[in-house]
Amino acid sequence: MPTLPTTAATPGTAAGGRSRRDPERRERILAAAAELASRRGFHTVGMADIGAEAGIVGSGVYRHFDSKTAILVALLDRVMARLQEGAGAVLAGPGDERAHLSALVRDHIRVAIEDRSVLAVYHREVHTLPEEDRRRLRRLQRHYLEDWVHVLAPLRRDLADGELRLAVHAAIGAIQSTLFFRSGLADERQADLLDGMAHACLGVEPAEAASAEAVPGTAE
Amino acid sequence: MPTLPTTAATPGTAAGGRSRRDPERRERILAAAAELASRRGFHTVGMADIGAEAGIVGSGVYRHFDSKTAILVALLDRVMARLQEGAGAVLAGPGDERAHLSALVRDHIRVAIEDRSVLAVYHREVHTLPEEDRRRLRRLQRHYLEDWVHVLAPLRRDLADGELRLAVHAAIGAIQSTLFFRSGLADERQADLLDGMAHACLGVEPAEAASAEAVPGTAE
DNA sequence: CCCAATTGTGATTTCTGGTTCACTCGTGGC
DNA sequence: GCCACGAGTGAACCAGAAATCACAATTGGG
Repeated sequence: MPTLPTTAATPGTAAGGRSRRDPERRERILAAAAELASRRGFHTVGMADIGAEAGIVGSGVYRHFDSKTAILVALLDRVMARLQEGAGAVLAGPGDERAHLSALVRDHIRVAIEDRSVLAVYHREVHTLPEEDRRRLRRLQRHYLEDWVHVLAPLRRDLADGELRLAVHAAIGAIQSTLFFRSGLADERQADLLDGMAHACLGVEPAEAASAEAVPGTAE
Repeated sequence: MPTLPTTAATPGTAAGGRSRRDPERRERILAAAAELASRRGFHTVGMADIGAEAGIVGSGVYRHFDSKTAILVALLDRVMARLQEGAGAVLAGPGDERAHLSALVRDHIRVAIEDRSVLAVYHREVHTLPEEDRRRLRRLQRHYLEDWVHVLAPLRRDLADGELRLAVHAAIGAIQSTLFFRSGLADERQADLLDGMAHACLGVEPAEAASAEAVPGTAE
């Protein structure tokens, strides 16, 4: 694999060709991998398992992905992309820092709830990736975090740089705690509570929810 | 550690025999495994790596542990034990709920900082364990959490049961966020900040630190 | 000082699981 | 309807790593 523009390592989806049989097999595989990996850990699930969950046999997965880790990479790339898209949209939108920060929190919570399993896998498996992919993802992650820090800084002039970072990590840690256990709570209630606690970590009062409009793509 | 029903699967350290050569080889192995696993993930480190880091060859590790997963289990058992010992000591001590809760927070932070790598490994690898061990550890974890909930409940009458649990998880999540990145902060400062944020998640003002006396074993 | 039990070593074995391959099946375009 | 290519299958392959084993080295005790 020469230049490798990062994500293009997928044989099947290459050209705009006629997709046949189950046209969303690829998605199924990703979903299967995410679900299984979040439950039993990525390395403990075999290609056979993933295939089975996606409705085909183990070796059939190679029609869609070059390798097992390619699946993982695709998965993690996707969540990371979703997170930073969200952040980008928030920061591009209107509002002051308070509003932006609250929107960032809301969006992260949304991802944590909607893409629960994938985010969980991300959190547990980034550091098992091969050097190159790990670096790339970590860089994106750092950028994402920087967005938070950048918005938080003017609101917490009392905190030094490292302290801001710690606060952001803690807030996200609080949010993501929900990835690792099942509260029986309704999504709405859960989101509200997490929102409150994340803000509490950041030491910032939540801005009045600019709600859906601030975060494009929430239309359901 | 008296009877030790679960962990007793260790050939070497069995009888009160004369331990030879390096008498703390076993400890070295555990430390090595914890460090390596926390950095690269448990399944990506080989017995050879662990052995090397502990000063012997890969196969030599089997003199001290029956299997690779036995190492992991020993590791995780140990952290869990340490956590619940701490909690036990706190709850047995004097003070009202506020004091107890704050002491629980403090103790967890202490473990997170002192046993950083092992706790990180716990968080990432519990669910990869074989059924039996996983169940056992999860049960202990549940008990530990129950201690927190039990103390928090009277302080947050406004929260239902599931909500209390969520809050506790979030608080611990905030604390443990420190396991996964390097803030350059001094331990003291870091601990104080985490303390504040954990309390913020719980929605409880930190009790005036009963400090070292409340948590035996802090004497350094 | 030699014995015996234990710890460490290097080579060997075993086995799991990812990957490859030759082949079949289904489908969309001509 | 035929053809070509993408998708799926099952068997075989293979690497890498965990586990085993026979042997050497170390050390405390009689």
